[in-house]
Amino acid sequence: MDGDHGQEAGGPRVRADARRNEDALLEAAKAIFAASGVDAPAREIAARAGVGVGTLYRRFPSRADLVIAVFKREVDACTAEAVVLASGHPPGEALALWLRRFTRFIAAKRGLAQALHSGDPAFQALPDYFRQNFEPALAGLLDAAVDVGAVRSGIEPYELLRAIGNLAAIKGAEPEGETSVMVELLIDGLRLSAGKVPPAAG
Amino acid sequence: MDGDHGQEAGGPRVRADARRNEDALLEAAKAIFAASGVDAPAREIAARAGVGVGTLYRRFPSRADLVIAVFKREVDACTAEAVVLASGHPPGEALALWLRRFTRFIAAKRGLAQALHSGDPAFQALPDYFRQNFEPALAGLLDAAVDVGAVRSGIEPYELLRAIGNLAAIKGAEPEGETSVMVELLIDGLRLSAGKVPPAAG
DNA sequence: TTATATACGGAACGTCGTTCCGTTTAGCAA
DNA sequence: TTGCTAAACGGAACGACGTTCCGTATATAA
Repeated sequence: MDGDHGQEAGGPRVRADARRNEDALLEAAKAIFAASGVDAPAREIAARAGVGVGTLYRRFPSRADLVIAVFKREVDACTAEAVVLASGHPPGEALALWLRRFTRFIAAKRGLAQALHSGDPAFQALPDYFRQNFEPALAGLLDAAVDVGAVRSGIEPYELLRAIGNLAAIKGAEPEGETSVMVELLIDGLRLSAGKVPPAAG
Repeated sequence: MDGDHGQEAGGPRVRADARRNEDALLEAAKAIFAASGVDAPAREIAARAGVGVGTLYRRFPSRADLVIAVFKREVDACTAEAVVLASGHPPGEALALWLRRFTRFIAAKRGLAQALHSGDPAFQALPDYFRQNFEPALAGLLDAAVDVGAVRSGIEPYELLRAIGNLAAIKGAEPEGETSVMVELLIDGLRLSAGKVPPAAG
């Protein structure tokens, strides 16, 4: 998705331990950002990753670098799952499963919202990255589900993304509580099963 | 405006040096907030005020306490000036002078905007304080100017406040530059002098 | 003037971001 | 396997900062 990460082309350009550590750093940062926000101490992230702070700063010179890398990595993981789900479930089910997965993605991003709106120009590209990856991913699932008659047509992928985003981002609501109930309502509302008709036709 | 500050009623309740220091602290914080934002180091503020950090923390235990106190103090100073100007100038002139004064107030508050929108509940009362003080102050000047025919009628004080606020708060614009030019246009637009007619009638 | 509550100042402590460099090690070649 | 070298590591060290604490100074009342 990005350029090469120094693995496939030619001889080993990046040492294996370096890549392992980068991975551990991103994993640790993801967990700690979710738990304590994006301002969590650098030492804490390095410790959880099992590396020294020097390694953290060498790989991610600024806090924004790390935040952006974590964000993109999770976006990529979430969109990749759309493909997996689509190939292992009926379209309607795949769509529902992925929307729940997306809900978890949003719920884990609470700490990020503040950084996004902080005015730091380093984060300007993130909303675009968000949309350019999620919109096609959802569109694929949605189209497939519409094709087999599992959900109604006429839903704009981006509007659905925003709707769930707004539901899941409600401050103070815990991920497993009311939020997911609301999202389930939304998912149910998409369905076009026997015995259900669009509200307008009632 | 607040409760008593321990001066007028009964015997001296607060030591004179304490009040002097509080004043110096607020004055120093005002200058440093304007220059470096509301996250400026506590030591720097204390040093400029000529007191120790202990004194700063005794008087303003949290950063929000200091920010709020500075904000209210400046609001009070700006509204008080409305009265002074009204009693020393013709109504139309008093209005123009005060609007320029208000523009300077807003321009000095750039650092505050971020704190205001930080979600800290300590700042929730500030927008109300802003409006409840500025709106009557401007309304008085405006009414007087309308009465003598210096400016057109039908202007809502709060909308004018917001208009200037939006002009003066444009990021990157220096207080003495384009911003004041735009505000002057606005002030001119208010005037109802011979030879000018409202745009709609042209 | 003296007593005392009040307020002051700044050293001290812990946390954090960031840098720097001596040490370790992955990858390659012989 | 062994040695070599460049890459990468790790964590001590430094400075800035928030915050606390208490010995000292002083404003005020008697």
